Amino acid sequence: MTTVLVVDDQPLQRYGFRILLDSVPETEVVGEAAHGAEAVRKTAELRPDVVLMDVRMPGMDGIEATRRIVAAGDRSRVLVLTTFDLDEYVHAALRAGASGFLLKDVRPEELLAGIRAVAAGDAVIAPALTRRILDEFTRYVPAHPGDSVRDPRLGSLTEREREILVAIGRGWTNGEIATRFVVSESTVKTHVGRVLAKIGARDRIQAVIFAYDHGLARPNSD
Amino acid sequence: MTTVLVVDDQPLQRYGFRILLDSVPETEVVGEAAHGAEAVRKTAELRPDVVLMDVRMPGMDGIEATRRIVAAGDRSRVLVLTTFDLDEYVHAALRAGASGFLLKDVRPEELLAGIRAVAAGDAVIAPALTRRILDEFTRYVPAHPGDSVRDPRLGSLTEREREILVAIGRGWTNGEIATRFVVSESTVKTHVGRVLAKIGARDRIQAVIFAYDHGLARPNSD
DNA sequence: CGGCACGTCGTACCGCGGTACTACGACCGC
DNA sequence: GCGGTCGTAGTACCGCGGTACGACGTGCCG
Repeated sequence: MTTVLVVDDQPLQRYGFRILLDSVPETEVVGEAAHGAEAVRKTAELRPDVVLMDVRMPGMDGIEATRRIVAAGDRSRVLVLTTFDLDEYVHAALRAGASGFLLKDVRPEELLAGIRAVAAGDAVIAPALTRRILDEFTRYVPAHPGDSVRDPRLGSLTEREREILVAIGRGWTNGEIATRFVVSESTVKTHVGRVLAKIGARDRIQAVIFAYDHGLARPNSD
Repeated sequence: MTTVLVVDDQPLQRYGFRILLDSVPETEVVGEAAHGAEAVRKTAELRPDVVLMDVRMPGMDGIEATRRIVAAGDRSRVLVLTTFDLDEYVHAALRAGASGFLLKDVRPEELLAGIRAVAAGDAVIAPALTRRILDEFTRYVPAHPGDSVRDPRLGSLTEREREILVAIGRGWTNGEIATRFVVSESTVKTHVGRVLAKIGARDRIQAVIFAYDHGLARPNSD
């Protein structure tokens, strides 16, 4: 049994969701909220498995409410629903920590499937929006180290040299690398020199950039 | 009517898909392929709306085949299917240009819904995988101007210093920065020193990493 | 066996990078 | 006007990083 909190400023809309969700045995609407502030409060109070969140609401909107609910650290997952598929909403909602984003024209069974998935800790995005998410994904997310599209220069590196390159990418000095790898600094220098030559970098800074460009290092935005 | 090319090295698996897809009026299997090379050839020949692509196959795998099909520029969309949800597969498939990624334990109606969505130009990802995609999405995709959660250290930088930091992130030497900014190298050194102090970096390498971590520099994976 | 790739280590040299300190003009706000 | 910030610039110093050598042991392959 999945408990659901329905958040929407329109009573009729809430009624529709309640009828639908209570008509199947697996879900139960345990509460309703008409705006963001109420959603945050009732989520803390009722601890529903899933919060069905509308975006456009008077006062605190669904995005901000989502942010606060997620920040609160409760186990409630937020599934955002909207009538429009505006980019800003999708982005903002996902960055706010929503577990899903669906359009209100979703078919009932898909909504139920979505709620089920979100309650299970998975995530759902309306197919019409997934397209755009994917486009950005492939644009921005760095190549996985295991990807088959690799720079031939990477293949020319020996195992040890690749380790060295990763270490360089972490910003370690030759001395630090020597300590952690338990070898002499001369050895590290030799390796570094070979790495630079192979990847065509003039100094370790270029090597750091190379490492980021090729997925050997990844940004930590924390 | 959506035309589908089924690609899988196991005849029985292909048979199952054919039975399912031909049992509903909206889809029709127009061909089968047992490996990547055949998939590429038949896609060009049959021009199906959707290519149902298995990942693990002898010879050319589904990822490489996807890459070639997408590169060919035909209107065929590729929906990748796999038994395992290994990270590398998902990443590689999406980067290769796949329009979707589903697990083989998908329920028939979900597969049909997925094919429908992909044929319509949308995209689908199995909920169990969407979670991880989203996590990376929020990690890597830059925030829209407005909802950025930025490091306070960034705000402490002056405009000029931020420019300097970007230049450092590109791997430029002090001399190069001086030339491009048309100032003396001493000036650049002064700026660099201040930047390092403000962001808490011990050398320009740490600054490069900082730049990547905070979106002032971005990986170029080509 | 002989070669080769690889990883290890050393010495010597030089230049860029980073630090410390000082300094000056432009601009802004009190 | 006076203090603060900012961008500019210089000098002096030192150390890390990178290069150019040479060298040795191990393991693998033809």
